[in-house]
Parts: sequence; C-alpha cells; structure tokens
Amino acid sequence: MVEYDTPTLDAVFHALSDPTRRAMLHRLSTHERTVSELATPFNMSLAGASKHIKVLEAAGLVRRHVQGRTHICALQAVRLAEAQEWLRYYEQFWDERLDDLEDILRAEDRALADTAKHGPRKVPKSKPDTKE
Amino acid sequence: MVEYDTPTLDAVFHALSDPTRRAMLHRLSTHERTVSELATPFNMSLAGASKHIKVLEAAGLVRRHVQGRTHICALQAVRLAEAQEWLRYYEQFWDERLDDLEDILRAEDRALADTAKHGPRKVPKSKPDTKE
DNA sequence: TCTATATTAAACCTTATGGTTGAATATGAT
DNA sequence: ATCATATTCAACCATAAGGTTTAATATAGA
Repeated sequence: MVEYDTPTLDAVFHALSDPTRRAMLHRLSTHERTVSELATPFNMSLAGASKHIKVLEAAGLVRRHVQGRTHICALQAVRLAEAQEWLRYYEQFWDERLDDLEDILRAEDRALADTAKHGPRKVPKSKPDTKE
Repeated sequence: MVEYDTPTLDAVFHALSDPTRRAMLHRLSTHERTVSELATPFNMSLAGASKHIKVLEAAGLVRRHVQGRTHICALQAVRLAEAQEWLRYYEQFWDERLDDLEDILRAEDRALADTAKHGPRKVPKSKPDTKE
C-alpha cells in the first residue's frame, strides 16, 4: 500500500489553496520567470509576492536558481504528481457518481421519448447502499 | 478554455491541506459515518473534530444528513474531481520529467553495456531549452 | 418528566497566514 | 565610488486556523 508523506501533502495542498500561488504556478508553466516577473501581475508588494514564492518553494513546487541579483523560478511538478496520486484514489467515487449520472440521463432520454406517448416520468434509479 | 472556480478550489485545497481531514475523507470512502464515529480515531475533542467536518462540508467534500440526533456524513467526491482536473493540466510537466528520466536510464543502460567493451560513459542527453 | 446521548455553539487561546512598510543585502552599471 | 536594481529581512498588523473547555440544543429512552 502506498503511504502518503503527510507533511509533504500538507504543504502542497496548502500551497495550492491560495489563488495567487496557483496563478504563479500557471504562469511558470510556460517558462521560468524571475521573482519580479512573477510578482508583476498581482496587486501586491514585491515582498508579499516573494513570500508566496517561498511557500511554493517550501512545498517543492518551485525551484529557484540565483543568477547574479535575479532569482529565476521554475516549476517543479513532481510534488503535484504526488497530490494527484492521492486524489486518484477517490476517482472511483466520482466515477461512480458519473456513472449514476449517465444512467439518469439515459433514463431521462428514454422517459422523454416515452412522454410523447405516455404520462410524465418517474425517478429513474436508486443506488445500492454502500454498507460495511 | 476551462475556467476554474477559484473560491471552490481555494476551499477544496485548503480542506485537503490538513492530515486529520484527509484521514476523515479516507475513512468516509468505505462507508458513511456519524460525527462521533468520524471523530473517534483522532486525539481531539468532539468539538474539534466537528469543526474539521464543517470545513470538509463547506468545501463540498462531505454531505451530511441528520437522522434524529445523529448526523451521518458521506463522502462527496465531485469537488475532488475538480481539484484533480486543475492538477491534470500539470501532468505534461511531470510526464516530461519522467520521459527525460526514462531517456537517461536507457542511455545509462546502453553506456553500461558499452563500458564492458570501451571506456567510461558520457553525459547522455541535453534537454531542448524551454523558451518563450 | 427525567436523564442520557449526539452534536453544535460560544468564548477563549496560540500560532499561522497574507499582507504591509521600511530597512538591509547583493549585484550591476556608470 | 556611486547609484540603481533585484530581492529578502524584520517588524508589524489583522484575521484565519486549529485546538480547548464549558454551555446549550435536540432527540431518545426509562
């Protein structure tokens, strides 16, 4: 069984919980950027943006290499892969839902086709109880 | 293009950034549980656990239905799907890395096979510059 | 009705977070 | 040397977060 590195996931998910930081990651996805380049689009002091970058760095989502007086930041996606792996376990549950949704839609289509000839439709399907 | 609901992602990622809450979700993945059932394994007051559940609920990750005096919580995975979708954009970047890693490993294998006959190996490959 | 159970609410505490401003540091250019 | 540029550091502030404890609320059962 996969053991998830909790502190890492804590840091990654926390880093992702802020829209500024998510936007920064997105901007890094096209190419590397310096701290000031990263900071520019946000209505925020440089120092503020710098802090966000450090959060990303601490979570392992950004790597930086200093070149003279400029710090160049690059996306480091591996930790995102870990987060996704954690999420992947839950795919079965939303797939389940989507399957149900598909069933419902199909049932509605059928009902709709029928409605022309007969009365209004009923609730399509009940899901089997998830029991212990 | 997909527009991501920022407040939702904020809440979901924030909810996931806490190990207690992730554990709760995991425990809900087998079957529904009452608040006290959910709280039991954690070294924490009921009120504390209750707060965590509310965070999960606010993020749309847990749904509850009240039955008499007990509140029954169930996993609601759809919001996790949204989070994963956000993450999926970045797959290309870690895949890239993994591809590189595979290239490197292959090159090392080749070099290793060669080393028996010839001299020591060289650096395998340089990656094309990611430029704007 | 009285009492036990399940859960939240409210008040409180400590620490983290997101932000600011004003130095400090380090490098580049003249 | 001097001045400008790139970035962080430190101190500060307001609010959020994670936790506690002690009521309060609601339902179940005797």
